[in-house]
Amino acid sequence: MTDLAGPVDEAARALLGALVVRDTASGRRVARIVETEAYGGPEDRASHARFGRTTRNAVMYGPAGRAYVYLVYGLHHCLNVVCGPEGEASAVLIRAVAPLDGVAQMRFRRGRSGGADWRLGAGPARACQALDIDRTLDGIHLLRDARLWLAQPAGHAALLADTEHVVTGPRIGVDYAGPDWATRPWRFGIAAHPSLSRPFPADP
DNA sequence: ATAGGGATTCTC
DNA sequence: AGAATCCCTATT
Repeated sequence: MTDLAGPVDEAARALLGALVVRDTASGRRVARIVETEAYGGPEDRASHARFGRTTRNAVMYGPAGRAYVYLVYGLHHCLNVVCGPEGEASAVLIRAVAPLDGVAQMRFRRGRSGGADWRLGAGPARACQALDIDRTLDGIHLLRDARLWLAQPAGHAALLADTEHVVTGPRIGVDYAGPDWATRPWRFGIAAHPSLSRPFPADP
């Protein structure tokens, strides 16, 4: 698996193209990570760690490779991959995934508006909805747990195809963090991918 | 445009 | 203690 212990922005870039596998009683779902955002420690005014260690964000301070799952706006879940060395807070938010397998189950959980399969995981909360992720998975080992784990596409040395390249932009929804942190280009995506949550500035 | 919804953190 | 805030989505 990709090295997650280094700088969080590098980890966020490196996770693009990796697979998320979710096993439940109703079967297996697989999706490919196509968009991420890096979040740092207390110095990062956009991060959940900006107020230091709390009961909610404690897992961010743990070893790399754990899941940090939280509830946002009272109704949506977001999945993060904890990064960096143990004792330092950082995590990569999974902002969008492209469904690969188990799509029928993802569709079943959707609202009645329907939509193309590509959009089922387009957005941090939709990714969790598609993969049936909630806070019961907070803190699990994403390389060992039987319910949810990260994997590489079989038979691919590189996570990205030759035709794919990475675009960057400012993180979404973090204006409160002040200009320095709000504009930092810590959002990463596979350029022009149909499952992106929304366009990148450089990728119109 | 805005309702929807609840935990978390801040401010007395 | 009460109030404000929040890495969003679906619907109007």
